[in-house]
Amino acid sequence: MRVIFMGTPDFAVYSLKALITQHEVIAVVSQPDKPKGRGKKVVSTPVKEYALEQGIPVYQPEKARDPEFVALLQGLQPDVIAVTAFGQILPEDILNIPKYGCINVHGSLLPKYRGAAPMQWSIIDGEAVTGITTMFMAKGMDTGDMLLKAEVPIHPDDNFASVHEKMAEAGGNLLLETLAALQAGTVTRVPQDHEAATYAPMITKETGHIDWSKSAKEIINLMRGLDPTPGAYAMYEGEPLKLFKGEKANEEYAQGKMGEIVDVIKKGVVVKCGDGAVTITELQARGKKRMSADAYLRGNAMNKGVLLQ
RNA sequence: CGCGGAGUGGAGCAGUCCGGUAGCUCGUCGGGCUCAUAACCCGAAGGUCGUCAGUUCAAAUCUGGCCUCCGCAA
Repeated sequence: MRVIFMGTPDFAVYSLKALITQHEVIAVVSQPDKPKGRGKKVVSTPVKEYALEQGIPVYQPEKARDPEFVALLQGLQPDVIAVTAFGQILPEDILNIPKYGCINVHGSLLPKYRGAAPMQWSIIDGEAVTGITTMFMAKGMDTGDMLLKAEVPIHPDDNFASVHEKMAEAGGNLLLETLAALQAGTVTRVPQDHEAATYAPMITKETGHIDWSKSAKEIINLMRGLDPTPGAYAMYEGEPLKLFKGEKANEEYAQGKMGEIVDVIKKGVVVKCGDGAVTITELQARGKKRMSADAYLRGNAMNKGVLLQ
């Protein structure tokens, strides 16, 4: 099929890679280049990079609803527009262009976790299974009729990075299946149960701020869901300290305030929380590299009684 | 020119301001003690101090350039 692909981050590259194996990708649309990182260098989006490598024309409209851009897409006469993590709301004008419609690859089993950060929140909530849903795009946020789903398990030792990778790949595969089924006319559109919808809002810095009154499990899940970016953190002596991995402490540590370092052992730093304590085993201090707590403690002292906030 | 931190034996750090042949905690290897051990004791190996150039009798330490890594902010 003649496909226009819209996507921006790494996650979307997998979809594009899959597409070009079986379809004619006539254009790629990605977010505009923006100054990023240290030194404010202007960086292309991963999708743009890859598309250019493949010799596919790339468009980067500031606003997708710009009439000129809409007209441009119309002129390309796509059979379908595939959208994976594009980052902009598409106007109805665009949704109506392709013969087969606009297909979105979403990182959750809809109607759960609609929104910007479904994978992170699935992990943070301690879900054992997540998945990809393909759907026809509709006006609302992730509210369109569903086509296919693929489940992806979340293992206890998964973090955002590992889930992200599994999901990105699953997303590419499911997109291909969806397009094939669409072309063959073998799919039925399934409306979402809007009553059952839940939302996965954008992750902010504050999302990662650990609330030590929560249970060890909840705190560990937060660390997993935000590993490696942006990372869960707590303030330690006025400085942010990112915490990436931990495990529930064996002992109860009945005494101590929430967030207090109740013990420093070889394995890591034991912090009192809502139900016992969490042993932090991997962390990163400001300006330092990420490392095991064991290594960090070798050259940096952390004392009992200090409060993490 | 966005702000800032850092590159020192395998790991994490000190030493740099006040130049003078490298130290701590741990790991590794060998030996000892022990019922045993991630514990303890004794010993050993292992470093062009990111890189290039400069100043100097002498540079990890001072000066300049370059490379790499990281935090913040976007």
